[in-house]
Amino acid sequence: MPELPEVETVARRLQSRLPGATIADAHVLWGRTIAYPQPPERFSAEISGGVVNRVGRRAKSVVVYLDDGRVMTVALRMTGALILAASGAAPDPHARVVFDLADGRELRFRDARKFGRIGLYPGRGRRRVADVFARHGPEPLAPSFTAARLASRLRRRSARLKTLLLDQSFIAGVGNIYADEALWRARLHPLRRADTLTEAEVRRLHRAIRASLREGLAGGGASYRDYVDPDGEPGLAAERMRVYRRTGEPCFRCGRPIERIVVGARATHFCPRCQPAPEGETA
DNA sequence: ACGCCTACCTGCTTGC
DNA sequence: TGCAAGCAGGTAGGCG
Repeated sequence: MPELPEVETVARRLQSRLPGATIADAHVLWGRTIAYPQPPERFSAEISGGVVNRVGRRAKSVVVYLDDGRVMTVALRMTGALILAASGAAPDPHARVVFDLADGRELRFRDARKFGRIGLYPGRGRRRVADVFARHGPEPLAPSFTAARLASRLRRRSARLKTLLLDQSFIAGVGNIYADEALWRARLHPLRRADTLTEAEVRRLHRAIRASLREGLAGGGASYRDYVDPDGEPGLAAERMRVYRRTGEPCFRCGRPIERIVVGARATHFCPRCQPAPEGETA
């Protein structure tokens, strides 16, 4: 599932190939993909003629900055993918929005499960793009995301670590895969309460979050089923996971079988020896 | 603030 | 082999 490393990989690859391109037309094949503006025909009309200036990322969204200051956001959610296809490439049954570029290429938004959302916003004024991300927490790979900052945020919360790591208003970009990986690296149980962490544990968690995301990024993202980059290539990071989807397999640190529990309706993988259960928890 | 639920969706996997 | 149930999980919104 696309999380920060996957979305960042997509954004970087698009940044190397999209700036300067003119979006000649857009075909919306599944209307609900368009979050704003409505109706979708208006989106098509407004994006047409736009010229790509830069492609970046915020949280788990690909952000396309146009020359005129407007901004298109693409939230991939579960199965979304942005694919650059040559003109005349075979049609994709899961394409939800197709952007015709003036140079003949196509930028396709493919999304089997239709959870993905695309928006087109002014850079300033009403409905500006900043509002879209106003509720998101800090970017974990930004230099400003320090251990001290994480500590002060954790101190004020009593929720379980796993739940908090998935909360985009707490930290932006971490999803189920990297949450489990970060907690294993930090040797912290997913059910630990945030406000019970010692200073040393917070520092471990801070390093672990960043290391897990960086490793995912170095591998070009983790592909399990749907994730591919704009060239349709899968990433390599899934092969380096320490706990995610390794239920029953030996822990890389101590050899104990990895366990799977459900936290907040999400599959959660951890090592019962390296990540000791908090007081009062029998797991 | 927090946990828990439902809805949104489809396709792959599992079990009978 | 066929078919149905289970599962995957990011996010919004509602309730207590």
